[in-house]
Amino acid sequence: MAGSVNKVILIGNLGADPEIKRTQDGRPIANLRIATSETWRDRTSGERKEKTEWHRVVIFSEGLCKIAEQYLKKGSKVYIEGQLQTRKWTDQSGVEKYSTEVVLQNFNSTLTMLDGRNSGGGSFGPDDAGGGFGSGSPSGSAPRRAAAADSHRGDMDDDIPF
Amino acid sequence: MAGSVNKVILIGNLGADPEIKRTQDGRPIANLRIATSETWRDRTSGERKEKTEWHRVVIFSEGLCKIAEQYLKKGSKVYIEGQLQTRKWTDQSGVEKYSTEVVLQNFNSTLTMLDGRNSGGGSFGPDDAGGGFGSGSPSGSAPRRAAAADSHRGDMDDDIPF
Amino acid sequence: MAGSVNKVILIGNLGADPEIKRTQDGRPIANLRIATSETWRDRTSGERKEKTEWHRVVIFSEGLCKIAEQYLKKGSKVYIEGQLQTRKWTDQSGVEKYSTEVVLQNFNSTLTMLDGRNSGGGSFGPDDAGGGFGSGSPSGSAPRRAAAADSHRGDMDDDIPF
Amino acid sequence: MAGSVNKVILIGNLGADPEIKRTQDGRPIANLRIATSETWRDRTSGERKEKTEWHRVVIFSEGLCKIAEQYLKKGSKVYIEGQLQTRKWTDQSGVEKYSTEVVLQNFNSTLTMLDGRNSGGGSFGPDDAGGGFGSGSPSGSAPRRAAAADSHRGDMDDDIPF
DNA sequence: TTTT
DNA sequence: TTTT
Repeated sequence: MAGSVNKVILIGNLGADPEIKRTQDGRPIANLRIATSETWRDRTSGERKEKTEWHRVVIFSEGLCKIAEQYLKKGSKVYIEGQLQTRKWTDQSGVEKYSTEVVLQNFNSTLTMLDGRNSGGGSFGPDDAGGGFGSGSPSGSAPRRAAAADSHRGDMDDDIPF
Repeated sequence: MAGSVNKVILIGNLGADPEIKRTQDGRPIANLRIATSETWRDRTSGERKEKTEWHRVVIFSEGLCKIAEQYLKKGSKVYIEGQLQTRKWTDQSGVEKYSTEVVLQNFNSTLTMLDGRNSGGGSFGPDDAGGGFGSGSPSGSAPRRAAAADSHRGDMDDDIPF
Repeated sequence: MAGSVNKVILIGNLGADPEIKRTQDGRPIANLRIATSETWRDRTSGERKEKTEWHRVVIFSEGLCKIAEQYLKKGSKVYIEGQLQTRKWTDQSGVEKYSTEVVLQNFNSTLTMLDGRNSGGGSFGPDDAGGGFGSGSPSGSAPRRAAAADSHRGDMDDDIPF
Repeated sequence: MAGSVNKVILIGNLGADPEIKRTQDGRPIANLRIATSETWRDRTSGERKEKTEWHRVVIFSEGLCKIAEQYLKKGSKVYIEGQLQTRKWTDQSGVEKYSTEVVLQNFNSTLTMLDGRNSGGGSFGPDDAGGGFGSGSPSGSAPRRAAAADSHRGDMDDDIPF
């Protein structure tokens, strides 16, 4: 549709190390599990409450996959900007299932590390290569960004088993 | 968790009129189906492509429910700001299902009409009453906003059948 | 600094037609004036109040400049996503002035028309060419997006007179 | 204007301790200086470049002021969500000046600490009181949020000297 | 399964 | 199921 926006912004921690897979033609896909949570004090009991929400984040950008692989691990705090996408799949017993994921793929996706632990964090767009912070190309670098720009974009509907 | 953010921003059109339900104790819940879509031209074929994504939006705020009921209908264009939430439920055959929804409930939720059709659009926070644009209290109105501030907040985990 | 985010999201109307200028080496720059406003009812007087805020939006992306030139005009409603930037300049009398602008330049910038008036709106990233909606390349189009990717990025600090 | 959005999202570090002032009638106002920066590698020279942007953040919410006062200091990393506002003022020599600030005031404002240093960070809406994390009321707490909800909203245009 |  |  013309004139629409689909944006998700999360700041949370990884519940596990990133899981990197490859499609048959070699493109990487990174899967992250990110927790966000809210805490509040119950009105009546006065108890401290907490509710954690788990998010499935899928990275289709080759550059961001490299960065996820190299710098993120269980516990890492990240800022991510992506879009909502729901996939339909059929499980072993033939039951139709839906999975809603936060996808980092297009030019408006961002992955930013908020930890000081791994060389201090950095901010990346979808096509940044992850050759270390020395040669890597954080957010704003034109040439690297332009390099391959979501070259998998046309495969968005591929039936990728993950 | 401390220091986390869970935010969804959508601009899209309603695929159907809002569906308003009530909990047993009378609190309203509005369900919206919102479509966002992207269009692009295929690299190789040159064809124009379009992909539409459907989002389930659930409004727990009484004020925003009223506004949805009064002003939104099939085709309405809206800006919404809410948060991601995944519910688990069991269908008739006993199969566990998950549904990920964009929830408008807390103080950071917003619903803004982008259509000129219904009195020109307006922007609302979660506790705005919907007594028409004349008496309604668009975004920024302190007193109305403070009135009932998500009084259902503590019921967030209720098992609401919708 | 590593790990930072600088993002502005506006939905508003143009107060005037876009003003397009060119740098000496021919790169286009579009300037937009966008109004956002809030309305509320005064707590005590019950009066309806409105406050309008005017924003200076500057587009350095060649593709988005074309789109602004072709499709936007006074009154157009737009969604824009850019970043805050403050420029220092000296006026004729030698007084130092500062101007804070919302800049659309890098890969995370977006311009989306929310009007039905001009062929119905569309969503664009920074490198979309504006050859009409037929040949234009809305948000998500990989090849066009990759084309020139902010080729002016290195000139960010140029002393552009506008 | 109906149907508008004015939102700024920043993640950055404080360049100095928060500066807390009070209006004549005792309301607190906190001023923060927040730096965001981008780094990139120059296309031609291959040099590593960095550009830092400084933002003026003004907090009108009493609860968020307390939190800023108690938990933020020079170097703190924060996530903030507010809105753009430009003030006009006249300096000592009678010259008209403009200052654009990110204002945290209304129900859609958020302040989240992203440091582990000060008791681990937390997320707050505009009306959270800052009586320590034990009694404080992080994002989502209905009763505290409802307490005074931007009771200074009507004074938005006060001529506050800061 | 994270984090505080 | 929307919208263009």
